[in-house]
Amino acid sequence: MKIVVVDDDVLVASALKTILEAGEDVTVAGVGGDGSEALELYRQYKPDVMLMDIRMKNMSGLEAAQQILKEDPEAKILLLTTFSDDEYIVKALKYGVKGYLLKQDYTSILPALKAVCTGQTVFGTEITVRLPGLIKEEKRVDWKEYEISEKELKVISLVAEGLSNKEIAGELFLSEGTVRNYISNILDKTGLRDRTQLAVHYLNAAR
Amino acid sequence: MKIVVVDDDVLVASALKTILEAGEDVTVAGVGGDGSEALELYRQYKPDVMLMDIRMKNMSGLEAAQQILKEDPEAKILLLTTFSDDEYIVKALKYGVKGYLLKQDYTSILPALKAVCTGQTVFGTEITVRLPGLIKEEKRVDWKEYEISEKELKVISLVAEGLSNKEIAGELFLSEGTVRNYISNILDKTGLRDRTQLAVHYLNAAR
DNA sequence: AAGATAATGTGACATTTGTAATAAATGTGA
DNA sequence: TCACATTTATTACAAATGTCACATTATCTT
Repeated sequence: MKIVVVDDDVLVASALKTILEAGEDVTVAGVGGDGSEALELYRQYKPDVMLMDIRMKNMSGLEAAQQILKEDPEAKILLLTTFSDDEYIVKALKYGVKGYLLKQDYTSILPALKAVCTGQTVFGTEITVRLPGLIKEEKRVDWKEYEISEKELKVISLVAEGLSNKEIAGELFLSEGTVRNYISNILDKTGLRDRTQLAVHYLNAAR
Repeated sequence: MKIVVVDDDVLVASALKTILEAGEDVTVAGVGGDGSEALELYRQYKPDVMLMDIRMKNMSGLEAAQQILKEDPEAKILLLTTFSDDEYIVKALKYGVKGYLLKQDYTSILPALKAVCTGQTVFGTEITVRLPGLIKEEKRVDWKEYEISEKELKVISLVAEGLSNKEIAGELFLSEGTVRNYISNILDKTGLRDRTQLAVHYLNAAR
């Protein structure tokens, strides 16, 4: 497993290198000190995982991550931070970062790294606690008057996000035909005429 | 590391057991087949990590997780699923589940397990892709940004009332084809794909 | 296990919608 | 008037949508 470590603080960076290389099957291919170096190192080594501090002078780890992911959406980037800031977490998630850990517990970095390497996403304990607060509340509309099932409601909400039948099918693991049937039923029940009216109705009801 | 595995499907459950025990330092203390068993097994063994299918007859994995976490908020529960449903992910997160994986890639279960064991949270690839969509975000559509004429705006607002092309044509004394052209242009300018997306954007922007 | 019930899927079909190329009508300024 | 842009219309076409009747599959009940 080829790793590149990037940290502002030279001490931390080399400490990380040492810790990581203690793990079997781990090679630290490069060590950098700021965002732009990160970019270069990534291009040069194409590491399996990029371990990067988020707060760095010059170019921040977040920006560097954004850059790298733009060049290579498959890049696996694990961000390290000393404190957990919602703003950062959200951005990092949107960019497609594969993990977000607190620097505190060094022992948990290695397992996290391996999990990330298999394509999974890992969040540190403190980060996880914050996650639920960041989640959108599902818009609940009272369709009680009609008898709308949970699944139908789900379909409606996806229609109201502008998804096509095919996309909804993919999202819910149904066939496109089934989605059409669902919508047809819903329209029948609600007396609406097409998906656009459904979306409008749904969004207007959610106020 | 002491694990309890719970899966509806006996074959899968034993397969998991085998896979896990191949890992060093892993003991599968118990194997169960549904939610209520999960609860008992957890009480009995207090495993380091609980690996549980989400879709099971009788009591679902999600419910079981909720129960267990109510009794022991420190419980580390890793849910397995064959499909990823936003609804479930959100709920699982709120309950405090420590991970959410797809059954597909068995090889990645072990690393995930270890990461969870250190207190981190792990999401499978497919799940991660869905996460950003679940995050709260500010909606902003700036119609000024595109050069939308008065007439076009009128068309948009009618679309957002759920009118068909024919109806809009009648309303604005245009031919149906012209309305279609209008909408086609608008979609082109805005980068949207169809009238439903247009309606959704319009309504969301009006907040 | 058998039957009922619900959920999901299929295929055929008509309709609506979106795209594109092109043209007629309209207005506007030099 | 001419040239030019704008608005509106027409046509043909491809794609998505909605409806319906009917299989197929799961799930629950008994």
